[in-house]
Amino acid sequence: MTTRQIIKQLLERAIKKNYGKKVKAGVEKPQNFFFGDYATNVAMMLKQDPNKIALFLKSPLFEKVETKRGFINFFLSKEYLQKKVGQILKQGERFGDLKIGRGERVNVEFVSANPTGPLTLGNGRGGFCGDCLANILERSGFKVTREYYINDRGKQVVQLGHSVIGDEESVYKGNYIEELKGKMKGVLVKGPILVKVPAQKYADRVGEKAANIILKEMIKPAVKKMGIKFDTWFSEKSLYKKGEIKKTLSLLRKKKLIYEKEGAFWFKSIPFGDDKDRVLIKEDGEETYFLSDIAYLTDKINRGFKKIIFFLGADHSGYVQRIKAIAKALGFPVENIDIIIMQLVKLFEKGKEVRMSKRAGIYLTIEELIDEVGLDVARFFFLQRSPDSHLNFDLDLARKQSAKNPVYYIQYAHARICSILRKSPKYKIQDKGYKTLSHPSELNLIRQLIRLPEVIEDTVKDRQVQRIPQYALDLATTFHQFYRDCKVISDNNQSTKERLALVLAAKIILKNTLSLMGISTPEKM
RNA sequence: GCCCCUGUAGUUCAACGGAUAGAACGAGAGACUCCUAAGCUCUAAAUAGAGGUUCAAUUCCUCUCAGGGGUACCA
Repeated sequence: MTTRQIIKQLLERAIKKNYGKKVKAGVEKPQNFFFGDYATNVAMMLKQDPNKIALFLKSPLFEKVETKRGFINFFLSKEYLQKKVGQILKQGERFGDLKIGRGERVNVEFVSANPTGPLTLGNGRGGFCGDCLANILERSGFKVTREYYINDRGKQVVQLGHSVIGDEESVYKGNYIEELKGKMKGVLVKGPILVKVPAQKYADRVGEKAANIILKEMIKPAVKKMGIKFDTWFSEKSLYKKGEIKKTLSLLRKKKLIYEKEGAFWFKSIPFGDDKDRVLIKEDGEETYFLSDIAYLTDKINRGFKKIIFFLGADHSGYVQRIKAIAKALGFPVENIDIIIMQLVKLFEKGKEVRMSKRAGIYLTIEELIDEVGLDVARFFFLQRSPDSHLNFDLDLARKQSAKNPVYYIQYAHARICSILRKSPKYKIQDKGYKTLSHPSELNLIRQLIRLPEVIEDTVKDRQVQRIPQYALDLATTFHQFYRDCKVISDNNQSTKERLALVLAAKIILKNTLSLMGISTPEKM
């Protein structure tokens, strides 16, 4: 249990016992250390005298409990903090793990870029955030599947085909199209007749082939470079091959959710909260992506996921209502669907906006960015920002500032620890004692260390991943201050021993935090 | 038109309805006889505007202004 949870429990029990009221007490870390390690506003909420409530809260956990302006402020005792060092060492990389997921299966879908071109900065943003959230969920006791949905059929594939053929219906531009032309020369030379398909199917066929190449040779390597491992690459086309589309149609018919109008088949999505009904099969007989989406969500549900999370770009914000409408129609609890909209990344060059477009062939790929600034910097850069922020990205600036990226500040703390450990005499690390750890900077460091599980807990609840880099920065600052104030290796045997234990604990937490973000932990810098 | 998101130091971003609005970069100043100076310490600098709800508003509501996205028998 986290320290915060323990305090919460103490508080809630005391209130129930003395006031006969069941409350959910809010316990938070105050912005200013002056107000203690944790604080609650519960007295104000209950309109009770905080001093009176404070009297009920006697525990060896606290050095003191104060009240100020209606708040109750908790100051953790030295003994409690010292004890925590041993606990961190004992739990090692499991420290910070929570059990709130209870083994529940979660599907996290992210990136899912169309296989019509390279992954862009926007895909990178969603990719890093999705991956980080997946890490966090895993450490919170969920069983996570990372999934990439490949839209490998439909209109954009045909358009890709035209682009590779280079006819007048060509849409996509860019170097990669030229490369594809080279790679597919064999197919292109033969033309529609020799490939033995009707002319109108030819672009489709070329597009499918091109999409495969893009997926295999551009997207998958880029994803690998991003440090992401998907458990499932789910093909839209496979829904057709497996007959899932037909099944979905008959299911919807059975539920009387389909009607015909103007030669097309429509899904009645308005009753489920959508703005308008949606077309499933167009007048020309072509199935829409929306039909696939229904089959796809059905498939996810059938695979046994209890929670389904999507990371989508803001250009897909219109999807939210539709996905929820599908879930409702399928009888899946909407509250277990979580759609995180990432606002778009705007590219700036020399202070001027460059409008990115795969169609126009203007874009910056995520691979190019990683090549320029490195993976750790790229990950940290995107993870720091709230999904809601409209991100302005200036490559020149990023390049210039990458050497000063705060991620190095954090990694530097880790490298410093490793350096100390390399120089340190060998002690057997004990998991008890630590009575000499009492310098304010030592205790502050412990205070910071034990926050990790709380940060993870908050992030699981609201999916605001930017909390993690923020915490990592705070942690590194606290460590650097400790480093300034407390020399670890000294003539004092006992102090050296205990400080080494503390440093080791800090290393564990730093590493756990950085690995949540998928950022490396160098031993030397 | 309707729907979603945003507006916070010079810049890029933080802040479950809470206390003195935090960082980083940039600007200015300082400290090393000592485990890595990619570090430490200090200074200046911000909630777009107007109302409202609340004991308490950057946060919630309404309006204004300024941006981004969506609103297809495209994906």
